[in-house]
Parts: sequence; C-alpha cells; structure tokens
Amino acid sequence: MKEKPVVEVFQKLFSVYGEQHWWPAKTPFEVCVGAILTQNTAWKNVEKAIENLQKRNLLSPSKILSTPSEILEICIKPAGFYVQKSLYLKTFSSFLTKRGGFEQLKKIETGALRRELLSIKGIGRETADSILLYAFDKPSFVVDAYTKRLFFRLGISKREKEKYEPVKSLVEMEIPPRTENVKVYKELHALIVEHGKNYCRKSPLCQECPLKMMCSYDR
DNA sequence: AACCAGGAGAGAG
DNA sequence: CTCTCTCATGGT
Repeated sequence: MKEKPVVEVFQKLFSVYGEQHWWPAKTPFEVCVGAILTQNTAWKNVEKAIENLQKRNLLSPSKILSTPSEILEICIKPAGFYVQKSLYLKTFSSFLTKRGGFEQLKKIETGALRRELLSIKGIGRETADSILLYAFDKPSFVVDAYTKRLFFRLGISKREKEKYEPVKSLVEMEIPPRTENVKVYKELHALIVEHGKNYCRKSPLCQECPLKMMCSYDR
C-alpha cells in the first residue's frame, strides 16, 4: 500500500495533462452560476446557457433577481432542468445579496460557510464545494462521479459508490485544507474531470489510459 | 435509440 | 439511514 496515493495521482495526472486553468469563468459570480447550471449536465450545454445570460447582461445577482423567471428559463434552457435551476439562481442570488456579497462572506470560516451554502435549496455538496473552492478560494475539495470512479479503480477507495464525505476526507487528510493547498485542490479536481471525460466515461478498463500502470484492474 | 452529462430534492421504507 | 423517482436538454 502506498503512503500517499492521492498525491501520486495528482503528480501523475499533472505530468500528463499539465495545468488546467480552472474554473472557466470570468467572475466569481459566473463560477457560481456555472456550478448550479452544470448539475447533472454536460458543460457544453452550460456554456450556451451562460452565453445567453451574458448577451442580456444578466450575470449579476441584482439582474438575476430583477429578471422574470420566464426570461431566465429561456436563457438557461440548453442546460436542462431550467425551471428549478432558474429558481436556484434566484435563491442563491438572494443569499449573496442579503449577506453583503463575496467580500463579506469570504470572512467566514470554510466549514461554517459550507454549512450555510448547504442550507440553500439547490446547493448540494458538490455545488457547495465548487463554489467554495473556485469562487471563494477556500480550501474545500470537490468530489464528483469521476473522482469516486477513479479512486475506486485505483484501489484508493473500496466501493465505487462511496459516500461523498469519506472521499472528500481521503483527499483532505492527505492534503490538509490550508490556504496554500487551494491551488492543488483546484488543479486536482480539474485534472480528474479532464482525465475522466477522456478515459473513464465508458470503458471500465481504461486500455489506453495514461494511468493504466496505476490502475488496479491492470495488476 | 437508449444512455449519459462536472447533482439535488423529496418521498418511501 | 439507504434506495428510488423526478427534473430536461443535447450529444453519442
């Protein structure tokens, strides 16, 4: 058993794919919008939705709140689930506004802020961590389906459908949630997604996978 | 033409 | 607590 499997995966992925420059967004608020819109949705469709919002200059909390749901729904339609997501955007925008925006919320400790985000309807664990990490620059690692799948195939976690918090802890026990590690968290999650999109989506064996030497199925 | 995507909420058991 | 269902569009 390796002593630091997560770090090894990071180093390997980084050596293969290089820096990823995530999250693809211009502002913190756009990160949050993307995080909500990409729930169970291909990023390609999210890009269309965000572009539609951008065209109408709706990418701010105040504009989201002052725009009728029907208009928002038309804009974000390509991203699917547009009825609930338009509501989620409004709910989150309302939260941001009432709490004084990013500057004020940034002062809150990571764990406390995470709980606040999780209390908002439409913000689950992955969305909350995405917002914490990429919009607030807080050291909170993001776990997704790719992460669970990859870690299981590498033998780092025991079951493929492992729970969220245990997987998150796996990473954060090895790479402590400190400010200096925010960059690593960002890159690692981005690398896992980019790798997963190419090699882990369909085939469980990852024949041509750059990580095949590390994969438990290859031993 | 089923199947899935950078999930989450609500309800049942 | 752990399933299961629903929400919806666009690309393989």
